Amino acid sequence: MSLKYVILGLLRQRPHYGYEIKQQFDHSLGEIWPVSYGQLYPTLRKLSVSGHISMQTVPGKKAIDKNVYTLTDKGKTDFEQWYEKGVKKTQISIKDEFTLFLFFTQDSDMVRLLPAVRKNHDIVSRQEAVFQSRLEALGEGAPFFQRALLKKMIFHLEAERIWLEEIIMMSKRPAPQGVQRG
Amino acid sequence: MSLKYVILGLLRQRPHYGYEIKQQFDHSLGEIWPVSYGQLYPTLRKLSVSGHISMQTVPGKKAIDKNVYTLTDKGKTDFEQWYEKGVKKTQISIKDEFTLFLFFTQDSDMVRLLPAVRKNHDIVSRQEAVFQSRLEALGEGAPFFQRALLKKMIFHLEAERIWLEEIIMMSKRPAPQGVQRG
DNA sequence: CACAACATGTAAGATGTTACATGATTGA
DNA sequence: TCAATCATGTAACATCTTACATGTTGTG
Repeated sequence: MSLKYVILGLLRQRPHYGYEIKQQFDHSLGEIWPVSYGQLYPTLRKLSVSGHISMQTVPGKKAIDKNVYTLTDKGKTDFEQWYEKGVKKTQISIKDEFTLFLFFTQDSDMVRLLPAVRKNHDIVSRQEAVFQSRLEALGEGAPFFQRALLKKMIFHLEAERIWLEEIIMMSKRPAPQGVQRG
Repeated sequence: MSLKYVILGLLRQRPHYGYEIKQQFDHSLGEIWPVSYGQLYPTLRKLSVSGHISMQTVPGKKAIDKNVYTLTDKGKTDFEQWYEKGVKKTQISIKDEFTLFLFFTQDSDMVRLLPAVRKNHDIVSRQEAVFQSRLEALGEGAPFFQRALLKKMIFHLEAERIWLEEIIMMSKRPAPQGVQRG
């Protein structure tokens, strides 16, 4: 359960309320790690019960009160132990419907792939451009991780884009490596 | 639920038993889409109950009988509708503990990252080489999707490797873009 | 004799999505 | 007035992992 550490990590900076955690998320890690309220609120509850965070209710801007969560000593220790332990693994997961679709497409059927490939190519290209301009917009003083996260996204989007371009090439001619018999 | 379509798609070729489906998986899609028995068997059961597949028991090589599953008309139709509908999306997910670790690493702390970065770099490089040689080992007659899946893995592993190399570079000098004040 | 391969499965829990429910306030 | 933003949550379901349980056969 790493959502736990995401939350503890955010709360290390300062107390946050739920809605705000989601905002923070969506604007930083969120591109990479989407979180829904349906997951966030129950997790905050659990971390409260386990004593990793404590809750104070303060009036919200509108009607409903905010529940502000503060990191406790226990939470702090837990986070730091997680962080100290280090040796984290990257794992690239390429598990999507398109890949599955591709897996079940026969050579003779390759043309049917093209509309989906083109559509995905558009989406990926546009996303890549967005991240690229965000990277360029970063000042020199921008924190290391911000730059690094954007780069990571850009590199993988680029990989995906180039791959899709290759699929288009491959689907135009039957034998990918040139020379054909006959 | 796409494990459903993975199974239906495999059974289109010929009947399979559970253990065999897992084998097939591990040797093709498996690099990309790991499946555990804990997920596979219950899903086969569900698809039997819903009438997408039917089960016949045949003696196994050793002691326990095999349960061979065959695609029914319903299953076939369902798969084909899924396939016809097309417009599948790629989605790259970059949600791993290392990235989270990075997210919580301060600029001043960057050096602490290096051992993990190097370790991951080794792993990723080695994986990349394995897939590369598998790609080269493919004959010219190899099906389109096999080549494409391997390429996809290779491209993303390469993206990851280059990214890790950049992290190493970035962590050696504070300002990434050259000119420093002072 | 121990261990890998063959072959089935269950149970518990972690993780994540989607839709629903509530209700005030602000701005177009 | 209508949609968006603020702010909380629940419930149902889907997905996936891990550990356990069972038992034979072949191989070193």
